[in-house]
Amino acid sequence: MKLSTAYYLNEDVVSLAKDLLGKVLFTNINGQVSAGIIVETEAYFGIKDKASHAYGGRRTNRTETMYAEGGIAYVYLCYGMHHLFNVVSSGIDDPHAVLIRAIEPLVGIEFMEERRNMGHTKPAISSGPGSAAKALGIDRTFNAKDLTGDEIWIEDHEISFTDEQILASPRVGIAYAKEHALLPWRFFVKGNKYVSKPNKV
DNA sequence: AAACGGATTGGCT
DNA sequence: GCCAATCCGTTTC
Repeated sequence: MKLSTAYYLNEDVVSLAKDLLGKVLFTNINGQVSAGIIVETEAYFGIKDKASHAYGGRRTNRTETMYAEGGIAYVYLCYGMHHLFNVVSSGIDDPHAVLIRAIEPLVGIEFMEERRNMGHTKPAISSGPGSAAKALGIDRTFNAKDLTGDEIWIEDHEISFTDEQILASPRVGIAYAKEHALLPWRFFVKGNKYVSKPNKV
């Protein structure tokens, strides 16, 4: 059920991003368990990807997390207010990562509503990387946490999508990455209402 | 030591 | 649709 470290050592981060669709992301925060089906991801292709924080092999205090062996979380603060959650993959010193952009609530929905200050569940509760992380209670303290531990982990519930159900498009918000901005490394489930707004293919 | 700007969101027009 | 919010990692002085 729970994905093991071996799963995250996959060196092909683009395939991994696609494979993570349908997997179930769990958090356990002080006993409050919540989880959602991953319905939107983006691949960040290590040191060769201008959109990646690790582009060109840059190692800083922040990016060091991505250089570790696959199977841990990379969480950072964006725009001073949003925590973005990534899955670190591949081997040590190969800083690949998959950004989780949207989930479909599955377990502990009441906790998600509370964290998002929503009285009822609507798509915006976990649509978009900042919202999905907040719904699951993920913040900067989750950075570098082991994804095979008991605070945050991913399970395979044998939910799978056919190629017709999965769409690929350029990644969002990385225009600065120039020629790499057009690579179709964003994957999402066709027609799923929790997929974030920039829905164009 | 100080300035800059972003893998976004949501509230207002 | 447009634009302000908000803060810390990174770059620059």
